[in-house]
Amino acid sequence: MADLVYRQLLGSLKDKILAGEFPNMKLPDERSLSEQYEVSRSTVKRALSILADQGVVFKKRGSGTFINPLYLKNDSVFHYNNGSNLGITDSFQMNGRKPGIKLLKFEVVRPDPELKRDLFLKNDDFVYEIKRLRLFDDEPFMIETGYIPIKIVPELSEKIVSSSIFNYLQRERNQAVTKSYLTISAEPSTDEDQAQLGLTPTEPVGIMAGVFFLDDGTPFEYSRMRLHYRYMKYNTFVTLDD
Amino acid sequence: MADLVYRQLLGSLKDKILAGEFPNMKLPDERSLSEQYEVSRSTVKRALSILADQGVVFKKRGSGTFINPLYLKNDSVFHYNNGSNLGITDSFQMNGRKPGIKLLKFEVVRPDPELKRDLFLKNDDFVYEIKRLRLFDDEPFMIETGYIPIKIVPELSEKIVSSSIFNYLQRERNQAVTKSYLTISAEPSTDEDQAQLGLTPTEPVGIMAGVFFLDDGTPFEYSRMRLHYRYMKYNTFVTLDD
DNA sequence: TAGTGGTCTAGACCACCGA
DNA sequence: CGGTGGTCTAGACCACTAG
Repeated sequence: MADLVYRQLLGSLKDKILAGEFPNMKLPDERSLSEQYEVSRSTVKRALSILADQGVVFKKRGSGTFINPLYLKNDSVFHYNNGSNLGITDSFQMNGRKPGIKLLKFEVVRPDPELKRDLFLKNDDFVYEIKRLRLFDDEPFMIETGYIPIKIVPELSEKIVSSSIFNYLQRERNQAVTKSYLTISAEPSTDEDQAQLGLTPTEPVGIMAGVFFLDDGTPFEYSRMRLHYRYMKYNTFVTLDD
Repeated sequence: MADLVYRQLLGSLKDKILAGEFPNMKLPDERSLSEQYEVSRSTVKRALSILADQGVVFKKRGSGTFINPLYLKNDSVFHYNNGSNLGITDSFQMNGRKPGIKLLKFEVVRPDPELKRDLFLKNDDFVYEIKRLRLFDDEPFMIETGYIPIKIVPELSEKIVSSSIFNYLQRERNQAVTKSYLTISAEPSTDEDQAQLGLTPTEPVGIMAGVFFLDDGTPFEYSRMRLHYRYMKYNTFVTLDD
């Protein structure tokens, strides 16, 4: 995975940037990098484009490629680890707190039409419905309801489901969950939210809902997360042209 | 801008997807598209990659390229127009509603240390503080407080500020705002939120705060937006590997 | 004008999927 | 096995920036 040429270059450049090896905030030009690393310019462009998408650098035609000074400050609660991304909880900043899971529900159900479409299911496919309360140091912060096609992981058990499913997949099947399409919103808290997450009636929940995909593109899980509002902080770098 | 080959292809494919011209949720393979559109496969890959980055499609090696069903039911309020992105309001879905602005405050103030850092200001730089209520068809949906260095647009006036600043920049100076770092969160509504946005005490606001950059990378504005919670729906497609 | 990033082509080879 | 997307190369030409 990481032996791909553009990945190596990506990593090398990121390391050098973080190590402060470009004190003038400017990277070498693409043709020089192509020579230095002995790769084609296209591959250099690929690596640089990814860095630009990540907001690490920005490119100015006719001038060069520059480091984005703002890249350093990152206080997002929802973030991504490099490489070994295992499990949703790993996508949340933990600050040394111990993540926990309390299983609320574990059933096999028939998916409704919408879910069927979202997960590309056939007529007679069934899904697990998994409802879990997630905690940091015994403090609940999220109610998560997930739907996973049984045909993808027919061996799922209460035991597996009581810890990280993503971890399990990575460990046992060497399949990583690497993509997700999420909708972020907020709502007033329901009675259940208030009870489970320790909220007052005026305190809201943040909502993140959407589909997680396996590395190969297979839609793997539809998940609906209701977060204690103080735990929902999502950072995003956006480029506003298509 | 839009006469680039990969942009045309991108637009064409997006149109066809939205028009439902791929009822089996599968696009033609890359080599076929390359022939049909008489462009190289690399260009096809480029267009498809962008679609994949946007979460419109996902690709499965060995199988094909498939349409993301969640994209078709895209009801995001915050989204981006192709090409002519002008102004924040243009980034919100309007559905034929007329956007309006009510100016609440327009001052020149001394930035606090944090703001100074976020906008890369020097010690004696001042900023405009612009507080505006934004409406759809006379219905308020967002309280926006923005901070803009006076040195960037010393000619700012109440008149300009009462409509779209981004529009003004584009029109008068041909400078586009194309990038932003935003943090998305939620909070209980304050008394002011409730009064201005017509919320009950149990209804929250969505918060989007961060920096907007000019095309050349100059940090242009720090903005804090408090949205009526029903208007905050943010779609995001994430890849969890670096 | 020289240097930079942007676009595009043509083609090679690899890795994965499903019949 | 044939078909698919993934990676990479080599090189051409364009568009913008700066001195």
